[in-house]
Amino acid sequence: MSWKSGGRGPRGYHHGDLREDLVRAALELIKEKGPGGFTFADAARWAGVSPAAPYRHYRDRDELLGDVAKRGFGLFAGRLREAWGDGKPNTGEAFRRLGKAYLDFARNEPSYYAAMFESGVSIAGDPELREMADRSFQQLRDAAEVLVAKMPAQGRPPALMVALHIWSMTHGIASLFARADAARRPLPMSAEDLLEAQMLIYLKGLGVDA
Amino acid sequence: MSWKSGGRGPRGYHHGDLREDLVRAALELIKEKGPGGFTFADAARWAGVSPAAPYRHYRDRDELLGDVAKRGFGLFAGRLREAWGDGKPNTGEAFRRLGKAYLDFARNEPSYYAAMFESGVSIAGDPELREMADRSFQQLRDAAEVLVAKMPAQGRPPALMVALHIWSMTHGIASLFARADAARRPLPMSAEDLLEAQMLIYLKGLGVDA
DNA sequence: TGTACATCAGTGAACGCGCGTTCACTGATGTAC
DNA sequence: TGTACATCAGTGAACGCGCGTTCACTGATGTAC
Repeated sequence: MSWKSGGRGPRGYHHGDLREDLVRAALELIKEKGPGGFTFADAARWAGVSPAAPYRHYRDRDELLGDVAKRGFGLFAGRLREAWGDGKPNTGEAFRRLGKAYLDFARNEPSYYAAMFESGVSIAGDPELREMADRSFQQLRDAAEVLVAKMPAQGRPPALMVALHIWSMTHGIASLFARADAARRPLPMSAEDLLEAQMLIYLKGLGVDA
Repeated sequence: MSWKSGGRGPRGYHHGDLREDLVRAALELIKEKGPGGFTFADAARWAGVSPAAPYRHYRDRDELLGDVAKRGFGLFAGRLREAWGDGKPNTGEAFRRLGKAYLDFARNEPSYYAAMFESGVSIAGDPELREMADRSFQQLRDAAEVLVAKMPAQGRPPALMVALHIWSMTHGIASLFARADAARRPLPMSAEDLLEAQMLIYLKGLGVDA
């Protein structure tokens, strides 16, 4: 119930920052009813604007959703980079932070997460979106590179594969157990503990001790 | 474009098996436009029946979707059980089949998969649905139990945790790389190979050789 | 075997509603001179 | 500093459409006797 986020007083004919507010509206509405659970008109209403206004900024609902996903990937990449912290003070610790950041993102930014991974937006269809998504993955890839470099030279696994493994185990736990909506499965431990144990076993299997 | 699946000739006043046909309709429509991408009326139209007819079988669209998810979990549990094959001829081989069955299901039954994991149906809300979902997981749990029993008695990990690890890594790969729709991420190898490598590393980390 | 009746599973017409989208418009803002 | 004009970002009314849902109905099937 906000047609002026923050209540900056009655607005005039122009909204000022409708594009941003439509994104906020989408995030709020996704949180309430899932991606796909709101309409273009809903977003306009949420922003306190006529149903024709959003057309000045987005071609249609999908474009709005795509923008949300794009921003989500940007935010996500930043969070991962920050968590990785250049691999300091040691690789194991940095990996723990990286995993935690992934789970935190799924939990605390469910709307972005849904737009990014569960809204049906086609990453392949939008080059800009794809680039933002790749940037997130690049963060995992960098971490894997550092990890692999620490291993004895003989029998090093490809860093790309390791990155994909880390991604999929983290994504699996996030999607099943760290989501914020009704589809979350019950779990007899914290998602963080489950992930950390899995990561340790995996790293042990690789032959590195974290 | 089928109002009589299989073309069994013109039907009379009664449809015969509308409930089944509505499920078929839902599967078809989910495949085309995603869960959430079709309406109750669409399903009726697909089944060649008046828009009021579905109400004889389902309270609303959500109940139909829930039924699809329920059937999906039943089918899924069967596929996993079959793949596991009582752990024969050896645990490693059976695990490989189990993983492959999971990925195959995601790929070949995208509609069921979407209804089960990405439609927003609340498993907690429907006891029957929950029981079917639990049955699928039980299959993974049984497999983990066998695996753990093969390990030396000292320092055995909890079978439940191992089952959850297997589930999340498989689910992560399935959701990211083995899906059949536009949200699939590109992968420079087969999802099966990626999973098998990960499984081997994980098992090595546990201290069992498959 | 026939008949009466109950039940089931459909029909089709109707309704109110909200959505997506277009349109000519208009108020506010920026810019040239 | 003032004025004329172009551009931008909104309005609000309108439209056709399809959805969800209800309703009295009716054809088909099953069952009691």
